[in-house]
Amino acid sequence: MRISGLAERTGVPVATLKFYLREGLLHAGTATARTQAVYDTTHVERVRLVRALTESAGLTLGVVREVLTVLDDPPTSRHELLGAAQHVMLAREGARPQEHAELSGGPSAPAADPWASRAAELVAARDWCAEDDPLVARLADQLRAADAAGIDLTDAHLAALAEAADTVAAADVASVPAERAGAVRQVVVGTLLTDPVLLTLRRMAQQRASAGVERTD
Amino acid sequence: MRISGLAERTGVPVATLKFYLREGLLHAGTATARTQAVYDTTHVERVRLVRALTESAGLTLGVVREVLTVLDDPPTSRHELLGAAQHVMLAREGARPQEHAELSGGPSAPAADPWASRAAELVAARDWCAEDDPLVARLADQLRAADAAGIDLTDAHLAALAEAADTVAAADVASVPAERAGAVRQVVVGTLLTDPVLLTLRRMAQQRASAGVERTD
DNA sequence: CAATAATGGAGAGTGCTACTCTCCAAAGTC
DNA sequence: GACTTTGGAGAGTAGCACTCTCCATTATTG
Repeated sequence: MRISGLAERTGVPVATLKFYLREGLLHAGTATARTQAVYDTTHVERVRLVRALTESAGLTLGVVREVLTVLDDPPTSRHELLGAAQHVMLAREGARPQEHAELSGGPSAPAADPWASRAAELVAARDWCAEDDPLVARLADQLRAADAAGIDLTDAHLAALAEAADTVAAADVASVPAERAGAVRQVVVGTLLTDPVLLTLRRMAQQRASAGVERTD
Repeated sequence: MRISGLAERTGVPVATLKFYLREGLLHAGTATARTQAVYDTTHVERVRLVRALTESAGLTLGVVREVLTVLDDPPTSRHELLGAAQHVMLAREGARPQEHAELSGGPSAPAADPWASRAAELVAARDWCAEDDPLVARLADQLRAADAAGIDLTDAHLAALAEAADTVAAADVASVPAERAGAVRQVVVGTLLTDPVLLTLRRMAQQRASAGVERTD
């Protein structure tokens, strides 16, 4: 198959495929001449993977490149695998917004960061990841953002989110195949692509739940 | 407070605040002269809301504007409220990728869309939203993307995601305050800002879950 | 075997988003 | 009364994801 065939099979314009080749998102085909190369099913799969990660999971091409690197050269230890998966997670939607100076000038200056400690407590209660894991800092940022927006997240509400996360994670882990390469793919790609699914299901469930609670205003 | 005070209190540059004013993301201050206006706490709150929605929830300014419109002019019926919330959800991460012609040319042309029916089945089983709800189409797109990327999502895995969604939705609905304006804010903004929290918790829970399953390769 | 089409490769240009910068005259501050 | 700040508007910038244009080969077709 030549590049036009790859374009046909994937629905991606030739110009875009050339761009992916240049950007290293797609491995080169087997050259048959100076200006000719053939592509196979591995190319079709890779293009479809790139499109799924950008269109469905909303990743930037830079992050997609990192994901592909991990898939092509799977980490040896389980720990490294999860680390890689989470590194990608952290890269989602831009890096952390470098601490903007919360100039104290208000009536009360917070002694210690209350969101950081709340995040740490939650993690400790569930015996989840390490206290110094970057995910904890991220969670603290997200809680701080919610508070800044005037949303107060009750302990019960947060606990429900944690409970749901446990349910999902158990199923995630159960779905991981035995062989290493497949495992990496399943964890990294599977998680990234089911993130939006989870959010969509949440919206659907909200409709049902709110219909059951006909409030009397 | 003048614009520089607003900038100080929110940590957002004056230039950006002026931009928000021009774009209609921030209501004008009360003018005290031709080239002077004062801002109050409602402005501080609004700026913090805009930043939370863009930085934490990852919304574009266009979508943020829609959210603000809903908050400023709350829909009267509960149904409209959820509709508005979901409209925003659908606008997340760009509109649906207009159906790219999946040129049939392969050996087998699929009779009916298997992902659409799977999505419909799931919704029907849980008695969630209507079958023709745009969310169902979105879910189908997401399932299709996962499949195209070589991820096969088992019924058990999908069921776990649905179960988690139910858990979260129940807590979401329970957290809604009685008065209308607060309810809209809680549902729309609260959901948008806890979406990333849920995904972060999922990653944390995955670490814990995988640590418990030391597999023998 | 000559006319036409497709290919790989690389540079430049496009459209969109979210700012960021520069000006300006009027208003406030020291 | 010099200096700074403000509101307002236009223009410029940076990053992202393409998309377009060229061009010297190859490949295909009549």
